[in-house]
Amino acid sequence: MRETASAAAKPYHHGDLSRALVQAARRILENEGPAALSLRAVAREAGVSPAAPYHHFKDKNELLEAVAEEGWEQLGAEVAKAREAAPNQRSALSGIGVAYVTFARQNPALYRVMYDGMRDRTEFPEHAKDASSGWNQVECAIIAAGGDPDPAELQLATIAAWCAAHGLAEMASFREFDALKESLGGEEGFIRAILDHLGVFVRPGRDKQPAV
Amino acid sequence: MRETASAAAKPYHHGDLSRALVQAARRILENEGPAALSLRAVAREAGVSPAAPYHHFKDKNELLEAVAEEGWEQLGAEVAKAREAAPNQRSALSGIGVAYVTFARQNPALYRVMYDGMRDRTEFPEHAKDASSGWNQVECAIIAAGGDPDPAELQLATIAAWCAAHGLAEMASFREFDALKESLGGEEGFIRAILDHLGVFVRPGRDKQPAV
DNA sequence: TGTACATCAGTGAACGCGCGTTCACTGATGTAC
DNA sequence: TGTACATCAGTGAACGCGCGTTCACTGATGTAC
Repeated sequence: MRETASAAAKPYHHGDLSRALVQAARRILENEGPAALSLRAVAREAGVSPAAPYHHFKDKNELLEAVAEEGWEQLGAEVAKAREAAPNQRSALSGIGVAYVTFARQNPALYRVMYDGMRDRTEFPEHAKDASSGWNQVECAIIAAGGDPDPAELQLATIAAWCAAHGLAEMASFREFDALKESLGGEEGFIRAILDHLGVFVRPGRDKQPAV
Repeated sequence: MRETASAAAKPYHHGDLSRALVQAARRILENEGPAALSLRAVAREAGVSPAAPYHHFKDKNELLEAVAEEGWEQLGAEVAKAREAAPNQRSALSGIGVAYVTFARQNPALYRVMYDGMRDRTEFPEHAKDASSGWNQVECAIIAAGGDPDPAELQLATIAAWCAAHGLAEMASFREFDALKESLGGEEGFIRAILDHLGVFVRPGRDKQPAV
């Protein structure tokens, strides 16, 4: 029951409390879920008094936003990794979709905080405009896949892809689908099959044929 | 500042408090949003003491479930209406999709309560198994559209359709899409375009062609 | 038809709780001279 | 190199709040005889 060495050596000033708070928040999310994520709990988890966070964040909401933003950054990084790993530009979109849904499935509580932040807004969050954002990368991948869409088509295709991935991220957890997953070669096969079915990822250019 | 006639005539026993509480909850959701939905607030809104709900619901969660269930029933009814209004079975799926997303867009706080209830579960809720449930109706519509899918294909197509609709329901609120909506003939045109792009609703049988 | 009594569906006061936030404070750090 | 002092980043106690839930109660209702 002794203190750990690091706790014993704990200095009065933390040094990087801002970052530590975000990490503490993520630990709570992972271990106890979104309902347990109070400012006080985060301070407790970080080993600091309940007032300390106020030197780094205006209020609870600002801390939550920082947590969400880190989540979006990480998602963007996962998407980038998937893009780079894709054997060709046509399959890049498919890989992005799988990476997106996999991230959401592996960090369900964090994903919920990320999306709760969006549900309260009518404006797209700032980070979505970064070049490294998931949103931007989907747009780039659609362009690279060669559909040569005009701006409206591009936006529509991006929204559609995003809807498919987000919808699946929130639907993939049900046990009723276990047998189907099994038959499709596991979680990833399942994700891929649904996204393929929804078409956006594998056939980005299909709307370019003249209608009728 | 007098009491209304109905309040003056208010009897000691309510008569149908169970239903009244659910309606009160929905009023709160509509006017103040999901964050304001406490048991006490519901009792207050229904004009009853904070202890009264406990004669009808085991705890807060049971009341919330009742609210969500009413939402799912109403969604099922909207979907049924859309199915009946469809000129033919091929377009029925398209109509269902629009009805689903429109319902979610018109009852955003209720939709959130409905889905929050699902996010906490790994089993599909009971009501989804009812014949009148939205889920079941999507399955029926896919079958009726003539794809003649085997059970696995049917489940996959239903999940895909559901993901598309749910994803869009949560994405359609951003102002950044206003210009695109305008160009597509308003909210409904936008919904239809995204769902069309995702393919499930307009071309349910497309996977039946032999591959390669 | 009347009456005794069980049951049902309310009341309102109280419980403890954890929360977000504020406050006066203090220890540590950095900088000007 | 030392020293005075401003600033930064913590502490811990306290604030009021609304919450979910429980409790002993009481008024209204329904039923057996």
